[in-house]
Parts: sequence; structure tokens; C-alpha cells
Amino acid sequence: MELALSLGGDNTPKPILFLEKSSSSSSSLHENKVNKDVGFCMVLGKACNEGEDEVGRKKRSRNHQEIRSSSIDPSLQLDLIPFSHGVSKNTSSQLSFPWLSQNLATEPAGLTSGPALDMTNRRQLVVVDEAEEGAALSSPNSEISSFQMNFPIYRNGKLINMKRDQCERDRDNNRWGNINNYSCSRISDEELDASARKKLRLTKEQSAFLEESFKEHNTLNPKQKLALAKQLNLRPRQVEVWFQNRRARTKLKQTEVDCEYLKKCCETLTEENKRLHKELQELRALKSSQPFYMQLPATTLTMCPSCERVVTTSAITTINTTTPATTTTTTVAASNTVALHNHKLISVMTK
DNA sequence: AGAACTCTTTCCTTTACTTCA
DNA sequence: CGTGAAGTAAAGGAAAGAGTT
Repeated sequence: MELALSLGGDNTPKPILFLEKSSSSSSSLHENKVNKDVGFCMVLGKACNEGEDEVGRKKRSRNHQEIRSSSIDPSLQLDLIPFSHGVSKNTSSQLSFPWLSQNLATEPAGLTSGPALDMTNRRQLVVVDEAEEGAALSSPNSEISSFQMNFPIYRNGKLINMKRDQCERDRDNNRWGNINNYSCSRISDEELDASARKKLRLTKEQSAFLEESFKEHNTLNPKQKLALAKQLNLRPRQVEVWFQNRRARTKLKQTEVDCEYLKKCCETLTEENKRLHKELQELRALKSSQPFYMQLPATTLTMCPSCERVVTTSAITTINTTTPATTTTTTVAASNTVALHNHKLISVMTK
């Protein structure tokens, strides 16, 4: 039984009423765990979201459309459930909030949600979705006042006007355990110090599992993300961020490999360039010292069969055969070339 | 049909936190 | 014990794509 305070957006005043959860047509996380707890349910309807009507709300989330359409009243519902039986009492506050991981352990497992959802799976998704929604909207650390509303939001002492998705990220952060970190809320100065962003390290098991998932597909669709998050007891946002960072790391590594490869290519080409320059200089020197030979029509192209490099042994050969005077120089050059390549050269003589 | 708008997702950059040498 | 480097979780913004009006 919940005390529901409804600030309905339909401009029709809704009375504060007690909801008998067990008889509620909607499925909720609380319903699974608690039957007779007295709660406080605050419904913030469309009036809280300026200009957004029923249709606008329907399009809010493409991915959750089918889930939410079968869900309860889509208006914002703030559940302030102070007590519940059958949940962990380890929390110092004695409050049982669904964003706490130990409470989520009782959620139905096995989120399987393919494109064609059967009614069983659909219902499971509804339960999880509502649980998340409910949890998301009821951070114990903050009066989540900004979601779908234009309430002032304070962060690190500054008044900010948070966008919806940012607020959603924040409520996501606040949802499960990071409740002291950083919130779209009005918080006191003491809390501000403690509200610095805390980074929690994933466990080895979680990292390994995520790694395995990444090997299968490096991007996740929303359903996979939800299932993975549930399986690892992480927030979907955490899974999302992990995959983002993982993709970035992969890309960075690939870039490094590419960079290394290009560096080697560059070195090889530089060497080749030097060699060609040297050969060109030799040929020019030859030309200036022996202009007579340049009038000879004969040229020889020599191609290395393995590297397909055209070398200039041709002229050398020609010179060698035609002018005994230059034999010494040219033969040395040719032998160097052959030694450099260390394999057989095919000579093509053109006349 | 297409422009305008909204929403979601991904990528990229930066920040902040943790771990380790 | 302090410090810097490396690794990484997370924030925030831009851009793209898809759906809606």
C-alpha cells in the first residue's frame, strides 16, 4: 500500500491516495518484493514538462517505446518508499532503494529481448524498465527536481540548466550506489565536497566478461546493453561507457600499429630515394665526363625479378662492352648493384 | 515532399580517479 | 610518504541518423 501524491499534468487535481500495490495493474519492482509496505508515491505528470503532450511522451524513447507503451502511466512517478520487508537491512539508512545492487539481486534474471518479444519477455522487460525508472527517479541523496522540469539544478556550487539527457545520465549515476558522487540536485556545501566524482574500478570478472562481449560485437544495441548491465550488476550507462572507451582503445592501438607501419614505409622510401639520388648523380657524372656515350642509342633496362626494381646496370653493360676505357668504374657499379640485390638480374636490351 | 524539430547513439576530447613504480 | 606516469571510468559536446510533426 502506497501513499501516492499525484501532481498530475492533466490539470485535474489528483487526490493523495493509497495504492494497494498487490492489486495494481502495473508491474513494479516493489511488487515483486514487497506486498504490504507503506510507501509514498509522487506522480509528476506532464505539467512538469512544458509543452510535452501524450504524443510527445510516446516518442521520448524510441528504444523503449514498446516497453513503455505497455507500462503504467508514463508520467513521471516518484516513489519514496521508506521501508520494505524482505530486502537487505544492511544499509545504514534502513531504506531499501532499488538502485542498490543488493536489492537488484532479486530481480528476475534472464533478460532476453529479441526483436520479437513474447509476452513473457515483454513482461520481464517491463519489470526491469520500471524498476530502473522508479529507481532512477528516486535518488536518496537528492531531490531529483530537474528531470523533465525546469527546476534549478546545482552542481559544484554552480547553478546549471541541465539538459534532459544529462540529467538522465546523472540519475543513472545516482541510481546504483554512486549516490554520493554527483547529482542533479540541490545539495549542501558539505555534500558538495563529498560529491566529487568517484570512479569505481570494475572487477576483473566484470572486465573479463565485457571483454568477451566486446570480442563478439564491439557495439551494443540497447537490449544487449541492458542484459549485460543486469548480468554484471552494472548500470547500463556504465556498460555503454565501457564499450565506448574500449572502442577508443582499440582504435588507438590500431592507429599506433598503422603509424608504425607508415614509419617503416617512410624509412624504406627515404633509403630508396637516397639510393636513386646517388645513382642519378653517378649517371650525371658519367654523362658529363663521357658525353660521347650518351649519343649511343643503346640503353639497357635491368629489372630485379623479386622487387621489380629497374636498375641502371644497362648502361654499365653497354659501356662495358663498348668502351673498355670505362670498364673499371662501371663494372664496380654493376657488381655493387648485384651484390645489393643478391639475386639474378634480368637484362633487357633495347636498341 | 521536405523542412524543422526531437531523440538516440556514437565518437572524440577532456577530466578525474586509481594504481603502481 | 610524496610524486609522476599510465590506465581507465566518466563527463560533455558535436555530429549523424531516424522518427515525428
